[in-house]
Amino acid sequence: MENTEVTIHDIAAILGIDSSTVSRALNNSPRVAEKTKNKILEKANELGYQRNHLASNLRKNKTYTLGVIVPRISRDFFSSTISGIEETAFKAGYNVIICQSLESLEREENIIKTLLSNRVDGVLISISMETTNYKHLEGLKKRNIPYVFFDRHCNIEGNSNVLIDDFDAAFVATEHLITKKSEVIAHFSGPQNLEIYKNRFKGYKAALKKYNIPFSKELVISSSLMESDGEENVKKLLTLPYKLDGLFCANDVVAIGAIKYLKNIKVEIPKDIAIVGFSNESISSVIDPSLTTINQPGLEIGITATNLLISQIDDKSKIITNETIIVKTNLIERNSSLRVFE
Amino acid sequence: MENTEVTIHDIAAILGIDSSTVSRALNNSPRVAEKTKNKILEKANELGYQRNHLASNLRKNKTYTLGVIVPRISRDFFSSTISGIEETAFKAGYNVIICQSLESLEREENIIKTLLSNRVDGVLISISMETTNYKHLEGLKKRNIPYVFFDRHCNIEGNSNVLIDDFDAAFVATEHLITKKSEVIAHFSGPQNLEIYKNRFKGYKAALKKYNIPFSKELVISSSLMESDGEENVKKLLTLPYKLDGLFCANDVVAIGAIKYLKNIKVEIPKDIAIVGFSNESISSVIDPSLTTINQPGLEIGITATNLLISQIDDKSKIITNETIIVKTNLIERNSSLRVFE
DNA sequence: CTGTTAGCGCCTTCAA
DNA sequence: TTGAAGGCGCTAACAG
Repeated sequence: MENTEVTIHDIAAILGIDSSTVSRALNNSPRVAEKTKNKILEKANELGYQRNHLASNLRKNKTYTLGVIVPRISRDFFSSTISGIEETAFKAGYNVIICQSLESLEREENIIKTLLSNRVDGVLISISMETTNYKHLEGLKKRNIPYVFFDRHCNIEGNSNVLIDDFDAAFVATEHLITKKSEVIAHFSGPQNLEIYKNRFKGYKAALKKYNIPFSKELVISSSLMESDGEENVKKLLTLPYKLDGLFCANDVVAIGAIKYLKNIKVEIPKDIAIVGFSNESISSVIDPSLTTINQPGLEIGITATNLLISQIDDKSKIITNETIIVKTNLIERNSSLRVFE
Repeated sequence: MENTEVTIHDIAAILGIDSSTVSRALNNSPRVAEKTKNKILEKANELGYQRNHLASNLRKNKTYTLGVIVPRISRDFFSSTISGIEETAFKAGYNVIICQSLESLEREENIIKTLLSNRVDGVLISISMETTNYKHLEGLKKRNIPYVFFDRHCNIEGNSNVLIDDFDAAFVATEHLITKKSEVIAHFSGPQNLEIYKNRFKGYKAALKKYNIPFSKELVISSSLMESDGEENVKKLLTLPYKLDGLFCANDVVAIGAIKYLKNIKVEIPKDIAIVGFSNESISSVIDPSLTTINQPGLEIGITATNLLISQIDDKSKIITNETIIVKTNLIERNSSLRVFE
């Protein structure tokens, strides 16, 4: 009762032919007579045969499995991305092992080892907050296993990336505030070892510069992307001797924390708040109708990254082509009737 | 350069011993001399050996892989659950193959086949909206592969489930509205072939009954859980000759759609809206401060379900024990200052 | 078109 | 304590 799995040998024995013929038939090889093929498929179906991928993959030295590493699955952006990854991979006949680094470099290193042991054919990765060295990725490179960064990437040569244009998105967001007659605009930033937050910061500064608005270091508050940071950041902000009229928040979770706290203490939302980081338009729009957001298309990023990775797996010569695909974002403006900080 | 993976044979050859000894050492068998074991481990480390799980699993007829089937990964509740599943599985040395049925029975059937081919050791499943027969699960049963339902289960004997108490949650939510002096309470329901929505509906009716409030069929509107349904439902509701003063919505996505639309047409939110289905407290609270929600602890459900499944894998005799674990929910009441429908 | 043979890398008896 | 041998289920030469 335990090990009653049907094998090609069972089918072969019943039909009085060789297992290799059965194998060929099941792989739809042209080198089998149509008649025997039908006979085999029929019998396989009858017996409920299911190919043992373990064995097949071992033999072919390919697993049809992709590794995916994200900081945290339950983050809205990443869950959208994973959704796209899973769907695209599934269609192409790949499975996906999803792992969360939980923002820990150590975990990220262990995950890479696990993925290596599982002989994944490729890896999609969005690095953790702690990741500043990339030694653990060398194992992949050495083994010629392609990997593609999405969103949180490393700014080093020879990698493939699927990103949004963080600089531009931040620039547009900040400019939007400025054209709404905001002059004192705070920026809730993210960890500066992550390129995306560096670039969002740069975009913010560039927009200020364009409109000759002085940049104040104190108005930039970094954090570790927790919701509680939103509250903390607002508290800090309120102690400063500025008359704020705008806020550009580079991360959705922090933004949620901030808005929640603002509502709580009955300080109304600024003239306008621009936020980069909301991937799920449907939720962000409902959170506050006065919110202007940058829509980060998680699904599309997932799909694009997966297709790129699979193309590299299929044709390893593409790995060396260090390619960066930029997925479009768009700024979604909403009615901004609410006032703030004044 | 291609296939440079280090194998136990490589290690054995270098050390002039047999591969079986190496295997034993790497599996920390007591049947190897401490001295040789150290020598082997050292060399393995030096060469960057990574066990080939494919081969190992093929031999052991175990994959250390769990299959997970959810309707849609990007749904907040499911992404939280997956987060818990992944974490628990990872700790126990299991990988997870995550698949989305996208609410399609046909896809669900195909997924089961894929999981069988991948020889998963167990399956966690939350069924699709279309799933009314369970033939496809018989493949698992026949093969003695344990499976655990979470949230969306089947009301049939001999299964293991990890659920919330939907009846009770709905009862409490409706009662909450009633004690807030609501009498005409609408109910946005879900597909009635899913037990959870049946039970939420029952809970709603039971609460009305307890307080001698007449039940009106027209006030119950079912849907297919899309955000657009929220809008549609509200439209339908507004054509009815009732003076509504409460709404119990059994699904978060529908609720979001409803609230969005209400805000849009400037019809204010009811005295209070109770929603069952928000797993992510942090988002739901920020969506509208007047919202009362039932917190569905996705993370905990994921952890609990995974632990249960693994215990069944480790001890197959537990499979027959048809066990249902109820994870606690809690009603989160918020300041309900807003008015509505009046 | 089909069968024979030989592994993929690992683990597990069985002997020594 | 170690080695030898065989096989998990499948596939890919190579013959025939």
